[in-house]
Amino acid sequence: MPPSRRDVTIADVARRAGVSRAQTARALGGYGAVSDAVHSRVVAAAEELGYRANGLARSVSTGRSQSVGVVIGDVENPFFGLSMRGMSDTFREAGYDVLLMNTGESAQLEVEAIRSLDRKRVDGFVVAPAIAGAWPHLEGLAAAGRPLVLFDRAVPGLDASTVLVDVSRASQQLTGTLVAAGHRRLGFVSTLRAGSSRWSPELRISHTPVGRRIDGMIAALQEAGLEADPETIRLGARGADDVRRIVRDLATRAEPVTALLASDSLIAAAALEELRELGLSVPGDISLATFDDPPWAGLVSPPLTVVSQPVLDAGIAAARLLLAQMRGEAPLPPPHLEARLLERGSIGPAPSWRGRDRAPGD
Amino acid sequence: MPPSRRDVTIADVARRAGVSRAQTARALGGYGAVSDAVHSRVVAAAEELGYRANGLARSVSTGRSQSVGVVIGDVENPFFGLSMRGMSDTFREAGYDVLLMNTGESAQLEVEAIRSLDRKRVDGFVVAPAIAGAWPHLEGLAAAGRPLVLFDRAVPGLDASTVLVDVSRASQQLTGTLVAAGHRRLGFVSTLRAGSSRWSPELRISHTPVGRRIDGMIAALQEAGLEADPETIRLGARGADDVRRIVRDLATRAEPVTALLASDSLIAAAALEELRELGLSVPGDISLATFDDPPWAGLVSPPLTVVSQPVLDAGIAAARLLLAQMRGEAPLPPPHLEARLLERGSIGPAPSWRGRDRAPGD
DNA sequence: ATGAAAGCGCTAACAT
DNA sequence: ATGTTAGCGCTTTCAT
Repeated sequence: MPPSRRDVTIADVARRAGVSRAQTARALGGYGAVSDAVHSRVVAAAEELGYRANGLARSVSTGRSQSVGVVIGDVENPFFGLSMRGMSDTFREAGYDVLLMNTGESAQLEVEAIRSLDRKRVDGFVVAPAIAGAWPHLEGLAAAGRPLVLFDRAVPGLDASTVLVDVSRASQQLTGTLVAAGHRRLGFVSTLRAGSSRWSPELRISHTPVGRRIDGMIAALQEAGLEADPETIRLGARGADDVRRIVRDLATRAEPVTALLASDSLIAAAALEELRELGLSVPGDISLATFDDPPWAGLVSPPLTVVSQPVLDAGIAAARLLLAQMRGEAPLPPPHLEARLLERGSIGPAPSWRGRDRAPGD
Repeated sequence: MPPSRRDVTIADVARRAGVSRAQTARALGGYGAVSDAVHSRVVAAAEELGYRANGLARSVSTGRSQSVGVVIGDVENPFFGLSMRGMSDTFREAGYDVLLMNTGESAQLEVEAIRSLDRKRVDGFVVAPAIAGAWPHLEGLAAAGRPLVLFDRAVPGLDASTVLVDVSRASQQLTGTLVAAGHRRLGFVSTLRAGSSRWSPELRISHTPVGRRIDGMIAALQEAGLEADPETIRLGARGADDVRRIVRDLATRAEPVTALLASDSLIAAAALEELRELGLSVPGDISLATFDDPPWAGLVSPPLTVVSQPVLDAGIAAARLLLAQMRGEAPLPPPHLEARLLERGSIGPAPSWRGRDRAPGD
């Protein structure tokens, strides 16, 4: 089968059309100047031969791959799913394809993913860094001048445009509401990997949304003259079962938390499930709120109070920022995306009768 | 800035290491035979120069891109989100990156996506065809001998391995349960595009899971001596608002349906929301069930009866089938993935007092 | 084990 | 407008 194995190349088309390879490339590639006559001859020849352009070869020549790399922690998470849609659609409209790298929030996989993308000469990167602490791989990208947009998580000291949803106000409202309702022991559950399963100030994660949420929580407590217990602020949960284990601990320890904040909707679902299994009523025995507002949040009982984020817009914004960079345009100003608190029914007054069996310290 | 703009190439490394380009390529690429001495000299030189391999150039040479294309309808849908994770992880472990194409269930975008992937010389395709009816683009791929796995939706007459979850038994159980509970008018809502918003046998979609679910429903009705009303079997819903509109129509028409089947979890969420807004109680006024079992299905009230599918496994299986094809191995047997019915609380007896204002025809 | 040289399929610079 | 000739950065014979 002679005409089967090898690809039909521009040279083949050129021969058939009776013009030079260069002219054929111009006709097919839609660049340069080419007469109508030649154009149609070439197109016809290409058609007859079943020519398929080789984008890789083109990229080697031009130095542009028309692909971007998107590195995220978990496609399964609705937060990333929805933002991926925003990015993917925006990039496609601009003529770029998306190489999706799912790291499972693993630092090592993230490093490898970026290396692989760089080898494939993607024209730009969108990265939601999994790790909080050290980012030589990202600094390397920036230093090499590669277009880079940070998504959902900032990297301090790195000069890269970043798309962040501003949750400070909503977050503060949320904790304010909780404190006003009498809650004194708040729990927080997140998947963020920061080297420890318990929060502490030394982790220096204030630049991440998760960190900010925690800071907001602590601040609200302090305003009320209260102190946060790091033991109840949990990081690095892996998967639903781990979340449930953590929730169980927080809700049944000697001094159980009276309110629980889930850092994303997957966590909230697992938490709700575990609380049910423990026989705890929400918000009677324990209050629950979550960041992110999936379609089902209002449908569970009780309907979940959430901090709703413009996730789709965030994805679109990230793509736009990167496109501007890749085009060498002036860096777009980071969008202002603000989260808002949606009070539904999962927050109630703190149960005063629980964990009151010891003398208050102050 | 002389050393800045142009990439460091193998030639540069070769010069520095004092060996030929060929040998350098071998040392760096890990193929061929190369002495330890040369190897370390080359690696050192590469390190010093900050050499980054150019995967595109390599691909042009080898004819393999180490990338696969995945074409799906909607990343936002948890079904695809979870299966994407399975695919993505499996491909990564095998050394392949994933180009993700989100078509928004548009036929045209699907065709373009596949063309774009083919230009980029992906080594294989996983496609969840958006359209039901004609597949020249897929037949073209198969005819050209390109590795192809169909995901979640089959294409009749196409010789390509296909990953399908077998829902027949669960589906039959489901409709059996409904009929036994006295339901006579069943509604079905799906996003499948088949050229019409109402189902009819001429659509010939029995090869798709959606089609099979519908067929199962009709069969169960027939067994009970009943006939399905095509007016209540809706296809091509676009987005939550459209779903709600359809649900409203089905639930409030002259002869309202007494049970509703949602073809995925996103549809179920929108339906539940609409039913609530209509003031209809589930399952008191209307029963509801859905395909797919997202983490929240058991948490809404009432807990949703679902047909649960092994989605992650389906993704993994698709990747494995494609890997085997790409390696030129014997085609793997398609996996047997079976859905199961999880009865929770959203199905109840048909309300006998509604829509009974006319004389029964038989 | 190593090197010279040809080749992958395309674009780009320079002619004419 | 068209053709010629060099590239792009890598792999792959084929010698030695």
